[in-house]
Amino acid sequence: MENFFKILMSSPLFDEIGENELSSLLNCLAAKTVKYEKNDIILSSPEKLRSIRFVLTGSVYVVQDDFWGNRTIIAYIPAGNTFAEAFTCCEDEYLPLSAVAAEECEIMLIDYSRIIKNCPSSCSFHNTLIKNMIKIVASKNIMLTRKMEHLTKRTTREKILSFLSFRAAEAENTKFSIPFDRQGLADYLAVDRSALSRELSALQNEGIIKYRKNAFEIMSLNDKTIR
Amino acid sequence: MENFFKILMSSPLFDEIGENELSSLLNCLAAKTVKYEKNDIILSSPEKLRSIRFVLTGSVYVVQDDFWGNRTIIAYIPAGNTFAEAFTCCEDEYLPLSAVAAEECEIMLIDYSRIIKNCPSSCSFHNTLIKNMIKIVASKNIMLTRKMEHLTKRTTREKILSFLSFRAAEAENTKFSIPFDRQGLADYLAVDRSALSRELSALQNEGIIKYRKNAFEIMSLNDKTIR
DNA sequence: AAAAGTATGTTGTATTTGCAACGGAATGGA
DNA sequence: TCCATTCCGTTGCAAATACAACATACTTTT
Repeated sequence: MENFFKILMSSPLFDEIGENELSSLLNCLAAKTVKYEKNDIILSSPEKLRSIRFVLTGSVYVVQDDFWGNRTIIAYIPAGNTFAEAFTCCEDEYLPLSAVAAEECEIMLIDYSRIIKNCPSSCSFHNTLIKNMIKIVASKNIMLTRKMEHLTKRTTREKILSFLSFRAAEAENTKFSIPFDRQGLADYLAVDRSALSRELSALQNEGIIKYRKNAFEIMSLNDKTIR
Repeated sequence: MENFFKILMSSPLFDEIGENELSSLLNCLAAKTVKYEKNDIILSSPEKLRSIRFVLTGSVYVVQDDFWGNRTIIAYIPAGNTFAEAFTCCEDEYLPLSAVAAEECEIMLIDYSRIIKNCPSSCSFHNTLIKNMIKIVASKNIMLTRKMEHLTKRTTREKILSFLSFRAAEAENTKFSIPFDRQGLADYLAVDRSALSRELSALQNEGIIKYRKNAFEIMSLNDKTIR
């Protein structure tokens, strides 16, 4: 476990928790780790959850497959972050999502009841941990809201520009990369892949954006581009 | 404040908190109430928040207006529920949303720092309150995920059926009502109002649904209707 | 009860989308 | 290096959508 200290310490879940304390805390939480290969299914719906998942190495997609086989990527979870907390916190809810390994990865499971119960040995970090949990769930909430901002745009073009300009703002640079391949981006924006490609080409022809693989650049920001 | 005890007691925020304790707790939280008329703007983006909002009477829409004036309804908040918690929990985030009164309503403001700080007079309910906060934020998270399930459908018809069948499942009845007028539903599903009307008519003509105003009934559930 | 205002339904049309199919480029083994 | 896969861009076309404009129904006010 010690080799993961760095990633654990930098994570929002263990914010304001010292390195010395982390070891005993992890012990108290009875955390386990599991390894997955690329495209392995980590969670599949419907499933009832008792543990939150922490990505130690690699990365994970949270996806939603519907009745007709359309896949939507709900979120991309890089190392150092948690996923499936919301469904763990609301014990009675069933998971309507799946999680798949975006690449080879190691996932740590932390029993939720151990987080929220002030443990008998009264290690004082539970309070901090709980506050961190709130922050994490709240920011995930905000992330979902942001994604909705893209999804509610009426045309593919608007969705693309909404997404790209958000990424640019996040990167504080007109040049940036995205964590999706074309199919992934199409899934994320809930549009057809070929329609996405068509629109990306059009945008490039019109000189609004440039791209090569996953590297993008926004050339001009006019009325239609500003969020 | 006493006249609101019933609605407060039934709310998830004060779950597992007794009526006797509620009074002193509210005192400790320094809650204030504000009144609004229908269509009044309760919160407008961008704004930085320090208090969570609790709907005592009436109801509220959380909406998102974009650059081009398209409005999307993110959520409908009936009395007894809170809103804008996520943006309050993540202090550093600016609110990219607005809230408007769906009808005449009274809103209680609760300072977030008073919720999470164990108060000097050490009233023992903060822990319960904090756990309730997590649950609330987590379930809002799930609600957003559900909404996304509707939004990611490719056609208006699929969006409508996804939404209606979810409502039916929730009501445990093929007959149910919805908390939106037509424009509201269109905003919620991020489609054009006339396209929505057209598709609703078509669905009714095909005998798949029946509706009159906000009262709906799902007649037949075939492949295309099951979620 | 009339008038004004709002909500809902209807329809025509230009645009956009989803879908299917294909070819070429890039990638990853063997 | 060759082969097999996967990824990406392109295009034609049928279908769905947004938009605008108008008609009708329903509410509210006076």
